[in-house]
Amino acid sequence: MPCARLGTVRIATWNVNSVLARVPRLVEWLGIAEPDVLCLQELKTTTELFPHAEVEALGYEVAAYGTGRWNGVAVLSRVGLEDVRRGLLNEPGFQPDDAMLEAQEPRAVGATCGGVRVWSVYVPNGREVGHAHYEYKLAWLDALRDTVAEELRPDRPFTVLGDFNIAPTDEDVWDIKDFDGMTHVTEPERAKLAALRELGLRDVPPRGMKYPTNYTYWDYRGGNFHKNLGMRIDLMYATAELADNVTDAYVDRDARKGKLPSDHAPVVMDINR
DNA sequence: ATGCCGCCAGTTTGGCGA
Repeated sequence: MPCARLGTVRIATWNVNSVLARVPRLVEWLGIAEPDVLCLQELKTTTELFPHAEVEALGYEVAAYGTGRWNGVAVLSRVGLEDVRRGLLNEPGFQPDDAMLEAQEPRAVGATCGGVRVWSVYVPNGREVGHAHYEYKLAWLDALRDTVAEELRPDRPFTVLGDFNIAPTDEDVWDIKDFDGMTHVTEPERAKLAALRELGLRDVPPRGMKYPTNYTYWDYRGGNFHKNLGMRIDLMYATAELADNVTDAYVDRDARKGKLPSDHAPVVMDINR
């Protein structure tokens, strides 16, 4: 299908920190922002228990992929949803200390929406530098790179959005001195983002709304949101054709306010097509 | 006031998030 309609397409990403806990806010936000495509992360529920009815009532088709707990991703689209692909090429799993077998986790789902190939990704956290989860994070990002390389076609706009759990630069955290020896800011993690750019993707940086910063995540603890102690870790990577036609990109920090928010804000880009 | 952690599975407390 070519583009479903001419004009602007709005594509967004949001780590909702439990889609079931966030149903009222998700429905509210879809009505306010009216994205054509929304990538979700951290569903914390299963594919079957995703709130399909509530979202479909607003005109969205859903490709959900989750097994519960600390994973789960989805693509919502009101401009068509085709060729759904769950998981990455040669995707590694994670082996907890108390488990015998490594288990693959639902952290990536792709679909074609109105002629744009869209992936929603939830990159592993990493926990601590040197931890097995950190090595898993780096290996998972290699699989993401390989999947992107396989999927890129000259004639197809492509974008991957989600919670990358990496701050691209020192400016993307409130104070780099507080991150000495921590995950999310290390050179090996940032090199994996560079590998995506080397494939031809570009970071589409959003504008902030209240402050010069464009953070997308603020820890629930310590009043971090109110002090603007945040991080930009939810990223939008797009092919040059798309990135060149972005008319606006922003962090909807209003969605981080109020009762029972996610700890992440939605990130939005408008693309002229 | 945006207003000081929340979610899930289940040892209804503890692990995880980042």
